[in-house]
Order: sequence, then C-alpha cells, then structure tokens
Amino acid sequence: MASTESPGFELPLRLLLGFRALVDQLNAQLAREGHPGVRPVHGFALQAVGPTGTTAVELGRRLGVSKQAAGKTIDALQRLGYVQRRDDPADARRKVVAITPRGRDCLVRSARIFDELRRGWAEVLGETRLRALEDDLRRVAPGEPLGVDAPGWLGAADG
Amino acid sequence: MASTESPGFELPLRLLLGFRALVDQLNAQLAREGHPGVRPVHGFALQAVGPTGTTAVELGRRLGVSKQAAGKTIDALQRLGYVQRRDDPADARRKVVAITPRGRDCLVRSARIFDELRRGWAEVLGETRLRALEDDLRRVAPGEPLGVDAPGWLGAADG
DNA sequence: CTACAATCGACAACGTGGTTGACGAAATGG
DNA sequence: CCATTTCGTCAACCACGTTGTCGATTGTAG
Repeated sequence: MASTESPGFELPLRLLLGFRALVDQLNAQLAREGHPGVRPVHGFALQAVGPTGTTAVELGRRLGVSKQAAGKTIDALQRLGYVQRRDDPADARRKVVAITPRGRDCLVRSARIFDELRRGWAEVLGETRLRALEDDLRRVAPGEPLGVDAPGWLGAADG
Repeated sequence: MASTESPGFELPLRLLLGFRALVDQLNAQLAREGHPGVRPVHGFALQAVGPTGTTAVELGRRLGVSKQAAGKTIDALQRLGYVQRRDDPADARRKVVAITPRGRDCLVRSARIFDELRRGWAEVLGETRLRALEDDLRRVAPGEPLGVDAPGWLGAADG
C-alpha cells in the first residue's frame, strides 16, 4: 500500500495556517504602504461595502452578521477614514455607507498585494498545481467569494 | 493563453471557507456525540495540553498566546470537565493541567471525526489530489502541526 | 387621512477571547 | 540572606460578536 494518509486533523490546521500566512503578509505589507491599523475584518468589510455603497443592514447581510455588528464595523472603518456615512435623500431612515478615496486606495492595494502573494505561491507550487488547489478548494468549500461570514467562526456563541 | 488566473483574494477566502467547513462540521458532530459546548479553541487547546499535562505558561507558549489567556482557556476547559488542575509536588508554584477521561473522550472523537471528514474530501477530490493539496499546503504554509497560534489572527491587536 | 406594521440605525447590556500591568508566593542563584 | 526570575491569578481594557429595545421614518391597509 501507499504511504500513510495524513491524520485528519492536519487538514484544517494547514488551511488555517495558509490563510493566516496570506492575511498576515497582506496586513504587514499594507502597513508598510501607509495603511497601518487595518485588520483582516476591515478588509473583508470594505470589500463588502462595494463601489456603490451600502447600508448597515445590507452590509450585515453580506457579511453574515447582525446589523449592529455591521454598524460597529462601519464605525471602525469610519474612524480609520475608509468609509463615510451620508444621509439617503430618498429615505431618511437609511444612511448610505460609501468608500472614501483612502478606502479605495486600501482596496486596490489589497487586491494588488493579494495578487502578488498568489504569485509567490505560484512560484513555489507552479501555476498548474496552484490552480488545482484552488479548484479543489472550490469543490469542497463552495460559496460565494464574498459571503464569507468571516468573523464569528471562532467566537461564535452557542447561546 | 490559458484561462485567466484567479484573483488573489480568492485564495485566502477559500482557505478560510475550507477551514470553517471542517471545523463547523466537527463541532456539530461532537455535539451530537455528547460534547456540546465545545468550541474550536477548546479543541486546539485540549490537543495542545497533550497526554503528559502542561502548565498555563507552557500552554500559552504552545498556543502562541499570553499565559493569562491560556489560563482563561484552562478555566473554560475545567468548567467543561475536560481538564483538571493539580498541584505540582515538585514545585509549589506550578499547577499541572491534565486531561480528564472526558477530555480524552472528546479528543479521540475529534480525531476520528476529522479522519472521517478528510475521507469525505477524499471522496470528492480523490485521495491523490487530496494528498497533493496537503503537500502543497505544507510547502506554502509550513509550521508545526501544533504551533497553531490559532486564536489571535483575527482579533490581533496592533498595540 | 389615519392607524398599524415593517424597516433602519442607534443605544445598552452582555459574553467571549485576546492584551497588558501588577502582585504574592515559591524557586533559584549570587 | 537577599535579589531575581518564574508561575498563577486578579483587574482593567479592547475588539468583536450577540440580543433586546426604541425612536424615527416609510409603506400599507382601512
């Protein structure tokens, strides 16, 4: 028979390690390029805001968290100068969240850095295998590229 | 030219999605088998305690968190009945953390469930490709299978 | 037009998990 | 014998999530 199979627990560990490596490098590079203070959550949230703007409720839906949590995230993003709240002229209840130029800068840099990091992996694994890896992950871990629900998987309460 | 490359940001997302899928399924199954209340962090910590027992400081080192955080985790594990604190007869400062039978039960079930989940992936991808995936991840995300430093990557403060 | 329901955003209270700082007790070493 | 280090714990704080509530506004009957 062939070599022994890996123990099952290694898989999630490697997945997490890989994720962490990527995200940590992203944030380090982002800090170097004038965006310190940014956290993984912020990046995801900023991405989720999108170019057209959103509301807290909608953002919460996209991120898979409560509207209150989304509101707090928006607060943080606003404090960092990445988004701005504007009153919606058509609906006085709504407040539209829009990305600022600085937020956009962060976003484009993130995209570039992620591409560079991916290139780094491609150099190690080869483009073919990297694509295979991505394809395989898509098959076992499907889902919209942006319905991440990223925060909460660790601290998710049971109550 | 070949098909377009995936955008770089998809990789971390898929990695996280895969991790989440595995861990969520683990916890769901664990709950079904008489271990509700267990959280991802607990599993990692329990694993990190090891069969020989540890101290809070040592556990903190292994998990990559402060001794205080490790202490809190031990508190939680103790409340759940998974570990026990004993005074070290050789050193009155130390308190040795040891896994209880129930903790051991949780651990062996976790191992089995993780193996089953891996088998599930193997059925989808084929053993060969799954191994390739694991090999590739090992290359781009090396590190001890247990130096996870799992908690903290999301909430890691910059200050 | 008015009354009722739904929606949005915010506030409060809380839980969890991390951090630092400080401190007493015990071990270690000059 | 005293100074330093180590261990465990307490307290305060921050980040991020949750639920519950509530006022303001909008939409929808009646």
